Amino acid sequence: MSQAEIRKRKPGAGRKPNPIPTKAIRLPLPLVQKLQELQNCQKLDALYRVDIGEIFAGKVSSALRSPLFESRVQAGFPSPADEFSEGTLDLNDHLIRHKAATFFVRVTGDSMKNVGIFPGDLLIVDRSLTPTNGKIVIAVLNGEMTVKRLEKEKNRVLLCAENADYPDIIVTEEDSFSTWGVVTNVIHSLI
Amino acid sequence: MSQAEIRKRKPGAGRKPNPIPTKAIRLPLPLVQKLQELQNCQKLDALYRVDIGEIFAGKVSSALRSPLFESRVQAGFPSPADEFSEGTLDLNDHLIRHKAATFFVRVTGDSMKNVGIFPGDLLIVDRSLTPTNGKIVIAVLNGEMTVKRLEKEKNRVLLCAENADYPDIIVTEEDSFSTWGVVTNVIHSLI
DNA sequence: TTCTTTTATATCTGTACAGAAATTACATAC
DNA sequence: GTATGTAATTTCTGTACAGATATAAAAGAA
Repeated sequence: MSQAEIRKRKPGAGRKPNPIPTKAIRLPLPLVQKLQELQNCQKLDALYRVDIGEIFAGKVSSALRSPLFESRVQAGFPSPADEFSEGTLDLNDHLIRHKAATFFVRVTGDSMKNVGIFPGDLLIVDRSLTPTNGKIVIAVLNGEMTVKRLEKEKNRVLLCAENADYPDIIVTEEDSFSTWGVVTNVIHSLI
Repeated sequence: MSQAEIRKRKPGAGRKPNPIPTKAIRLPLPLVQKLQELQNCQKLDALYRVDIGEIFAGKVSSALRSPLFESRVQAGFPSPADEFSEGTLDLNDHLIRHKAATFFVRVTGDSMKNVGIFPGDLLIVDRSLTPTNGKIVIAVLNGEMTVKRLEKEKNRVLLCAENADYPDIIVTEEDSFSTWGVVTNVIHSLI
């Protein structure tokens, strides 16, 4: 065998570069452990690719109750507002069923405007609910976090937008896909 | 100098161990950059003290407001990381500015669906805000309570629906008319 | 004395590097 | 032909380690 043959016999061989490069850094041990747990769940990449906005944790406390008018306000033609039974309502109690499993996400994009989810809205997400067919879920598809309606067909899974301008997404075997929780409420600011 | 003296002349000297040990790990570069930004803001430790991992995993930490980092949240540049570092969100605090002046009402009818107000939604209404032009208000017209957009023209007042199927209402001199407050938020349930 | 500088430790920390993993080409068997 | 195994090649990745940093004792200065 000639020198040249020995030197370059398999051009193009070799491990392919990672799509996302990595870097070794030193971090506090507790944080390292948490990050590694997320890595095990394949949820780490969603951390830095959030197209959805910031994530909050919910603190449930301060029994601040405001009056609730149980009678309904007509958004249609006005009708006699007869019975108003006054009560009080704590928003935390009312909106958060599973305190330990609930988190908040802020929305960007208008792909769900038909169900009343607009950019800037705050979503209340319950992780303890099972993402059944038709539910609005927080999904992580190939590292991208989005809010979509989950459609489970017999052979495939769809992530459907609620806006004609956006196509439905078909989840294939090759995709990395998981759900983070079911959206229970949308808080939309009008100010 | 004797061997023993050379070997141990300053017992107790040496750098003290870190209160929180660290570990070198390899992470995706974009995440590394995000973490380093937080580190520059001295907000990194808040990440794991607040159980941020659980937040990402979808759980809510129960109000871990340590006075330590509340003092650190001093006047800096406002950034999403601020909300991060607290890691908690109280819906009452977040949604109710004037506690004594706020009440809730529930919606029927879909005349306001274009602004994301659907039947069954819960409205948060602040009575202390002045119902200026263009605001969504709770209005009482001839004893009937409705939610509409307020349009003040020079000679007349309109109550406008946000749905093409509904006509605008012109408030005349003969009508008994008052507003009860300005709608600040809509809470829309998806379950 | 008291303060400052030097020296000896002890631990921390960024990163270079050895070995692991991934990928292609080639050889061999059937 | 094609399936399987082996070698070559390239990049990735955990971690060991050299140098940086922090600390306390000892020495020196005032």
